[in-house]
Amino acid sequence: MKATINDVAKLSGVSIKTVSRVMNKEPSVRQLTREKVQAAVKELNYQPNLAARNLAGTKSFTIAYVYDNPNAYYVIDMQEGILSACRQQGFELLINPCDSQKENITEDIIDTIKHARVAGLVLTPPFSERPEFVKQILAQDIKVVRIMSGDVAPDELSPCVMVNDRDAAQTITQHLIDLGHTKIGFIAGGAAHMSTIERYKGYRRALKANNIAFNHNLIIEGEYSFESGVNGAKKLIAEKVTTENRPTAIFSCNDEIAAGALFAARLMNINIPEQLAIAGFENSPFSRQTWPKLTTADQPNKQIAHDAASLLISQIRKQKGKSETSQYVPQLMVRDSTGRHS
Amino acid sequence: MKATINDVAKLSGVSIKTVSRVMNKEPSVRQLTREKVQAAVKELNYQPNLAARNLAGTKSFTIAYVYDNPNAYYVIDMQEGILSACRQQGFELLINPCDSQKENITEDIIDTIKHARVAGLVLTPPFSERPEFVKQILAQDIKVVRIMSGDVAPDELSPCVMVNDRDAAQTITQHLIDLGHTKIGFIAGGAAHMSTIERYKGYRRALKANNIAFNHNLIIEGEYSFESGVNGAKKLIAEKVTTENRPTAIFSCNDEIAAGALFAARLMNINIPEQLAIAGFENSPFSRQTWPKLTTADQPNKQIAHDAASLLISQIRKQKGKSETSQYVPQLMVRDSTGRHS
DNA sequence: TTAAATAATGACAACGCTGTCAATCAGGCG
DNA sequence: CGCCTGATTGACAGCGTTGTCATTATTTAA
Repeated sequence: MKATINDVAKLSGVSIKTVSRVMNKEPSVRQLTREKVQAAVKELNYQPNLAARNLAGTKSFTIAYVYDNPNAYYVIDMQEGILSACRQQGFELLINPCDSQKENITEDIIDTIKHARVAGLVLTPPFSERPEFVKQILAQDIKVVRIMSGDVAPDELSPCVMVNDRDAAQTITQHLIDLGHTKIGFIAGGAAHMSTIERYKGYRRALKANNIAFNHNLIIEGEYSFESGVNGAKKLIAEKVTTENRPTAIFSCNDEIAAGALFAARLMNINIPEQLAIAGFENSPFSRQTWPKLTTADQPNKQIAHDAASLLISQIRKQKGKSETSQYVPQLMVRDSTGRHS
Repeated sequence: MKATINDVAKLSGVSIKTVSRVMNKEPSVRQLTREKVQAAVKELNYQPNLAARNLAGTKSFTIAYVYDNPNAYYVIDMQEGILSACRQQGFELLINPCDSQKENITEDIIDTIKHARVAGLVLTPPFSERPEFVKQILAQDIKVVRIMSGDVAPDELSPCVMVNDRDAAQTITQHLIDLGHTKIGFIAGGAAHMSTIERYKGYRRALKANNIAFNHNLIIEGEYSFESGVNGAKKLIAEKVTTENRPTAIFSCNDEIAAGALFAARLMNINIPEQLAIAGFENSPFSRQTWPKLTTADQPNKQIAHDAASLLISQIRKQKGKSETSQYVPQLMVRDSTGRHS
């Protein structure tokens, strides 16, 4: 029924050890032998038994995805991207949702991954943005790949997959400027998030590139939530700024905030996009489910995750061939929530 | 460092086989012995090696979650619920996202779970609603637990965790009736989904219970999408019905449809809830991120999933003690999108 | 051409657990 | 008190791989 390494060995006329060598892409196997074995593997549709591998070997074929993120669409995409890389490479995936705020969370995680003999971790924010955490993981001789916001890796701790929020934010802001807006509000996400900082930098850059004076009254500190968008937009429109300085556009740090801003505008009888343009960030499903639909920036999370996991696995396999860091720039998606400023 | 069964055996002064018996809750171990072993297990913080278990034993300690669902929040909740049950019981979880429409999907899935030596499957719609599929899985001697819509299991194939959408839909409709509405539109989800059928039944029941005549012009066939909600609401308001018969309330089969209906109402300058009450179903996060926020029905997906997985595991362990089927009724959550009909 | 060096291969013992079956123990009965 | 019965327990052989190290080809250098 299910072929074992023994069957392959017999069929190809070599020892099981040699088959093992071929399966693990070890050197020191003659090309001819390798081909014979591969043919047998194919014929028998042989796949190594993971349990046996884990038991016998010192190597591990498991990686983990440790996350704490309220955005289910993000998590699912990440997970599926990682999963596809794992399947491709014959790895197993351990899913580890957890509470990043919990006391001793680092120890808990180390416990879990030690017990499951995990060889590496894919980390997304907030974990990827905690150098101390990463160091502690690395100290356990566990490989790490981080997905984070920025253009270049902030340090040499691990390979990174960078998401260039700054450039994307600059592009969005430029889009608003191109539409004629000059008074552009900015509602930030949590200040602790790199993504917020990067998006803010992109916003500032776009202003500068267009010689638009920066006005700190147009900046609202917030967090990544609908509620925060509601409050931020209210402040921006009603409180903080005089009527003549009132923004004609708002760049929200993500779609959820933008949806909140939309909500607030509705409450105040402000028409979108005629009286106020609103842009989000993330291209989450509900950016298409607001009225009007949100202009936003799209990032290919599944592919990012697939990349990160592949990178991690090649680290584990010590195939240093692959380039160590890649970068993605989210793409502007123009929809109905932004419009020309009259 | 990591304790093995041998360490436990030595410490408690019994053979490793006896330790194994205790770990597997087998009978034929004297109470005193059992306690000695358990003490040693605790002291050494011993956890059996899963790889070795899988290799040596005929039993499997892996279950799988096979899904195809565009609703990430649903999937994440399910997954986390299943995961928590697995951790509790020392099981591993294999995540298997897939395309339920693909040709030969059943064979693909069987391949996957055979190779991973999966002992059981947690199934959600659409898979849980395909008796033929379930039969083919069961024919492989793989246990199944289904999560599905309804009040009682539709057959004896497997234990089920039922979600009583009918009663919940009746409650929502009753809520609308209590607010004074009598012309209540219904926008269906995909007709192939049990949940749609059940929610429709609940709607009809509520009408009947209140002696409100059923008007088929108020029923729109649709699917579970924002787009469908937009179109459905448009039809309901503008096309299908004369002005005097125009609905004053709409029950949408889920929140996404309701959000679409909200959107359409905006387009047509209809005020919510003054001129039109709209209710959704699911309590998805964006039901709190529309304007106004949606009245909906909430179901504890994480707990449902935890239950289902526990049930599955006890099936696998042949602990027939547990009750075979449980039922959950989603709870009405009143928010701003429904209001009194003047 | 031959010895030495190197590459390729194989034999065999783990890995940590469970299944089988034999051995031991406790208690009941004649 | 000895024997029988069933409940407990243990010895031992795998499970399907990989690591180690010995063995056998093959190549290189002299």
